[in-house]
Amino acid sequence: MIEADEAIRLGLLSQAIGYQLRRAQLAVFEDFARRFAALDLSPAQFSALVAIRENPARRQSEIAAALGVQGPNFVALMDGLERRGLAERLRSGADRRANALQLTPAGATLLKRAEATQATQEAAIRDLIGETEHRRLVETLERLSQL
Amino acid sequence: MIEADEAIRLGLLSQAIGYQLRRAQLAVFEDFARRFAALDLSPAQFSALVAIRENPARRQSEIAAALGVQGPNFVALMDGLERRGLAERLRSGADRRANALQLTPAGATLLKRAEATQATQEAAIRDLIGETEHRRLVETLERLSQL
DNA sequence: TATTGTTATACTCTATAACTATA
DNA sequence: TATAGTTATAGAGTATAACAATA
Repeated sequence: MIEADEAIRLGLLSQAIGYQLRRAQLAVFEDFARRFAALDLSPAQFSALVAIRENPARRQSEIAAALGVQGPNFVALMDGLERRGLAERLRSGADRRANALQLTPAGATLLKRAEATQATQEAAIRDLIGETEHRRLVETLERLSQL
Repeated sequence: MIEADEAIRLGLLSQAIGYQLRRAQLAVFEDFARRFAALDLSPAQFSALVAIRENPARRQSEIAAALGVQGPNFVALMDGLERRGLAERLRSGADRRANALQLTPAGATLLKRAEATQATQEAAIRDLIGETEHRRLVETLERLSQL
């Protein structure tokens, strides 16, 4: 079979935000995985490290909710970060049911490297779509999240 | 505890395309699920129905690849559509290993209803971000998929 | 030999119910 | 009685290896 196959047509899918959003997110996450392979960090772990550093001593449930992660799933995520010595749970003094989260020095160091890696992805995206469109895209995606 | 808690800060995540893309995709897919609950169609099933109708008698593997679905996973998807009588696999005459996919009349009818539902989501998105930005967003997401 | 579709399987993500320890 | 975190578990979604039928 040496037929030159015609391209598959996607019809209205090509104009559908939901479909294009899924494809783009897949591509960006695959690119993320390639760049973060050496650091061995998933997107969820990276975002958790950032949120913990930006919000020192806040309750675990608050961080999880802000990231859109269910409580029980965030427990497993924190277990992994703690096992690797990147973050820790301190029993809160004010409310002894609660965990106050913080980065370890090792976690803070790794996060700095991770942010440098993330910046290279952001730069690659800026190269692809342009500075202006990058800013506009962030704004538009934030508004879409309110749907 | 009646303290007015400060908002969690996301730091650089708020400007990160990968993060915002994930949050937006989640929101749009949840909205999709609400709208499509009555039709009992997942985004993957909807996109498969569209692709099958737009590309009659094409091989299963071509459709799957175009949608970014692995072969074995598309088998399960087609099993579901076939069990519900929405699409069928015909053994291809030219190559008897291959399946030529097509919608059943019931599948074509359901797809029309599904497209009307999808159009309401697209309209809701246009209301949220505007007509111009909608067009621009589709273009930008397509380019991001090439990353 | 190579390819199409399939089976079996495993791994990740995500979601929910029920438990514990504190409040 | 209610809340924070946890455990156990189940369901999607996605990935790979190996196989049967056909080329």
